[in-house]
Amino acid sequence: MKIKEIAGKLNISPRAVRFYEEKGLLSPTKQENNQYRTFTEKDVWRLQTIISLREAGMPLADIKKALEEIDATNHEQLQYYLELQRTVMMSQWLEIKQVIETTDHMIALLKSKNTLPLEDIYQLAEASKLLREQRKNWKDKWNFDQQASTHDERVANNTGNYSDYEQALALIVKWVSPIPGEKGLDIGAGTGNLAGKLIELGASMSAVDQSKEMLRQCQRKYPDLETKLGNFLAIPYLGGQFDFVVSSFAFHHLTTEQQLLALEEMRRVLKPRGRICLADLMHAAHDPIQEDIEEYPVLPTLHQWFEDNGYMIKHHQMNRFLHIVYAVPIR
DNA sequence: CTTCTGACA
DNA sequence: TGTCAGTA
Repeated sequence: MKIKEIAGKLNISPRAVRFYEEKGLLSPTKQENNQYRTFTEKDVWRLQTIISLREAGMPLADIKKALEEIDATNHEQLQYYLELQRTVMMSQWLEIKQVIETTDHMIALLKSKNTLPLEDIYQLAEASKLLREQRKNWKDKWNFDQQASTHDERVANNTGNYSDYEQALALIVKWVSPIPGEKGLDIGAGTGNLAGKLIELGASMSAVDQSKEMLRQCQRKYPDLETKLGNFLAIPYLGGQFDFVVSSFAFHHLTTEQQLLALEEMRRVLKPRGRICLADLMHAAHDPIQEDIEEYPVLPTLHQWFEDNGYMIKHHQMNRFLHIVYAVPIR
């Protein structure tokens, strides 16, 4: 078929089709005599996926890569691209949600006070701007992709930051004690050691990590584990799905503001009575000097958040920095 | 009338 | 990507 036909079929302009070809996403054959392009059924399918990915917001350059993976029947890579795209959309969704909430707040303010105090407007705008920037500034500072293959080895050494690692995981499992069939989420799952233990108890686990290499290891070790690319600030799930959220040795990578955002995110994906269990390096109390040396989360700050949001806390300190916090909704 | 390439918005 | 021009 010729360009007008295929363009009409897919509801795009012939110009767009030529443009995609120019960018190397498509390579229809041309007739010898007049240079007219000829499109096959495969080209239709290819164009369709280009359009779909594009509508999902993927840049043409990335679509090109994804298409190359498909050509090489490299499904694993393709899945990676799709999941990457998914996290992008999820972040966008969160931002939109944020704006909606801000607007709602303003509406509520307007209703109750009948005026919109200028300060409140400014404050709300600033807050939402801040949130947006924090999400945007997320990056993989720690090159976990490179570390993935050696991670377990390092953890097994049971020294430094990972001392008492196994004991900490065991305590999380004990406190969470999932009922078989319960849905759990492990954020910053790494190579899945914690999620794996919970699976063994019959929980249906999902693992989120920002490193696709880590997730690859997860999948290999625990085939039943569902893995998704994502991070604390943009958990790649719709809300209200999980009975519990756990995380070990990951939370301390966040700044204080991000930690509070992350807690909000956890609560978002939890069912109404969902519980949270964190094991991480923290400061037991506010201490400006210590906090300068080790930029770990500050326990009282987390406590405060949990209290403010109606959680009951169970807490255990394993060593100088390692703390386990278990939070259950009071009602 | 259709398509093509190239230029420009 | 849309649009316009000048062709084959």
